Parts: sequence; structure tokens; C-alpha cells
Amino acid sequence: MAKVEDRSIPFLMHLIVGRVEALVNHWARPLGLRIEGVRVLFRLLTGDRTVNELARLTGVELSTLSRLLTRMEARGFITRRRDAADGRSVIVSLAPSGRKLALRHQPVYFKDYEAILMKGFNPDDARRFRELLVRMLDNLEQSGGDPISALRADDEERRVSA
Amino acid sequence: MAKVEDRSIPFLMHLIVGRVEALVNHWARPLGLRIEGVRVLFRLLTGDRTVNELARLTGVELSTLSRLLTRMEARGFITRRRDAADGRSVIVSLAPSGRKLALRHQPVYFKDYEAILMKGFNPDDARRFRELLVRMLDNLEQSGGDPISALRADDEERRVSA
DNA sequence: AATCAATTCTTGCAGTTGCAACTACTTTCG
DNA sequence: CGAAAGTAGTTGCAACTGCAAGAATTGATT
Repeated sequence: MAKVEDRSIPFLMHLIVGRVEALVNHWARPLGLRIEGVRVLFRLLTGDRTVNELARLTGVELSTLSRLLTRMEARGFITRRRDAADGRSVIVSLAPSGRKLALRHQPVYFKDYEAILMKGFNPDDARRFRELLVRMLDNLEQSGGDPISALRADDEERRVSA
Repeated sequence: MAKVEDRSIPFLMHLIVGRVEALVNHWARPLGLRIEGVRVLFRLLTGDRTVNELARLTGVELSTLSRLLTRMEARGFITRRRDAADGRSVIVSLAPSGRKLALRHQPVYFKDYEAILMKGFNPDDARRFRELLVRMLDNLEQSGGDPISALRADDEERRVSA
């Protein structure tokens, strides 16, 4: 009995990601954070970043990130300052309280969640899986979002007037 | 040079899913839909469903789905009616306009997006990958969201007062 | 050096989200 | 039966989202 009937890769991945993120959200709730904020914290452990870099490194959309940073700053987790070298950029750093939080919880995020997913995988499975994920990202990068725009163009004519 | 520095499985999957869904959203925009709506339409091609079933089958949260259905109903894509056999349930069906749309666009969704991701994968890679995804879902199911609650409990004491 | 283009970040807006509370109906069980 | 528990779906609320437009700064071109 298939609990999930649509076995397309994108959909399966959607389900998995959704569930893992719900777990993280639930877990991070007492910290006053959700997954995006958690990612920002951990990322900043490796050094200060501009908003742009953070967006790229965490996969959070830029405007969303900007407002997330406002909240995290208000809570005292991070600080923002304008880059002296390039007045357009804003440099984001961990505040002490954010650093403490990040250090304390990093292992859960980076080990435990992955461990749940990969339970019962042999190391070779795991290695291979990760490798394929990276290749998928490359594929997406290279397709630049466009192999499909042909279809979209094809559609413009008969556009539903909704 | 690693474009992505965090190579944890959940994060890689997050990035991939986010990008694919952005592609779909972009493509479905002229249709007045986004990915969740697209999933609902295609799912309904296989038969009428209750709201609950749809939520489970599409991975959309129940209250979100309820409101999505209201919008799709207003646009004439679907219809809702109360189940005569069980007055709690609501049965969702495709309206003609929604069926037309779904039939027309299904191939793109089910083939093309997957094709982009899996470009350059040999059939064995693909088969194996899909298999691992299904196992991951099982793992999540079985962990019931709880291997981590130990940690959460552990955290309650030192909860950040944010 | 002055204009035009590009980059970085923020904000206005309208729409969407998830949680929790609620209503309505059905099943269970003393 | 009738109360209590369970299930299905909707909605209030406050918060969040993405897009598009904006403000500020820097780079390129002539």
C-alpha cells in the first residue's frame, strides 16, 4: 500500500524537505527561530557575511532574508553594519548570544537530522546520494531555468483567461 | 570552488526543491497557479478526493489547502461538495476548466522537471536515487518526529529567554 | 566629471502561511 | 440512548513570503 502515490523525484524530495523542515521548526521554536534563522546562525559561525552572500549560502530569498535579519538583530542574535569598503554592502555578524546558541545547537542540525534521513543507509549509499544531489544542483544551474521557458512561451497564446 | 559550502543532505535537498519549485511557480504563473495548485490539479486527474486525502497526497498543510481550494473554486478550476455518506468530509473534483488545464500541462510537470534534474543520470542512478528517497520517507515516518524531541526536552531548561 | 548602468540592500504591498481554536458531524462505549 | 472522544474541514490571527519598485552607492563609458 503506497502511502505516497506520486513517486516523481521532485515530489518525493518536496515531501522529505517539508517534513524535515517541520521537524526543525518545531525543535527551534523554543529558541524563537525557524529553519531559515537557524541556517543563518550556523552559516555565520564560519565568518561574517554580506546579506547577499548569506542569501546565496542559505537559500533564503533576499528580501525575506533582509527582514529576517531585522528580527534577528532585534532579538540580539546578530549585528549588521555597513561595509566601509563598499557602502552598498551590509556585513552581518554573530552577536555573542547568537554565537552561543549556534555553537550549542549546531551538532543537532548537522548530524542528527541527517542521521534520521540516512538511517540504514550504508556509507556507499550515502556517499552516492550526496554526489547525485550535487549533480542535480549543477543541472539546475546549467539549465538556468530555461529549458522550460520554451513551454511557457508555447503557452502564452492559449493563456487561460482566469 | 564550491558554490555551496554546506553539503548536508537536508540542505542540498532544500536548495534543489526550492529551485525546482521556483521554476514551476514561474511557469505556472500565467495559469494563475503556483506549485501547490498545480499538484492539486494533477492529483485530481486520478479521481475525486476529500480535502484530507488531498493534503496527504500533495504534501500541502490542511488549512493552507482549504484556502487554496477556496481560491481554485472561485476561479472555476475545481468544485467542492459535502460527502453524502459522511457529512464531515468535503469531496473535491475537477471542474471542466481545471481538467482541461491539468491534461494539457501534466506532461511538463511529470516529465520535464524530472528530466532536468536527472540529466546525465544513467537509469541505474535514477532508479537507485528514487529508491533511497522512498527509504528516507519511511525513516521520517518511523521516527515520527521524535528522535529529536529528546533534544528539545533537554533544551527546555536552558531555554533562551529571547 | 557627468551620465548611464549595475550592484546591494530595503520596503510597500498584496497575498499566503501555519498554528490553534472552532464548528459540525460521526463513532465509541458505558 | 447519551456523553465523551474522535475526525473533517474552516477560520481568526499574527507573522511571513515573493515580487516589484525604491534608495543608496559604485563602476563604466565617453
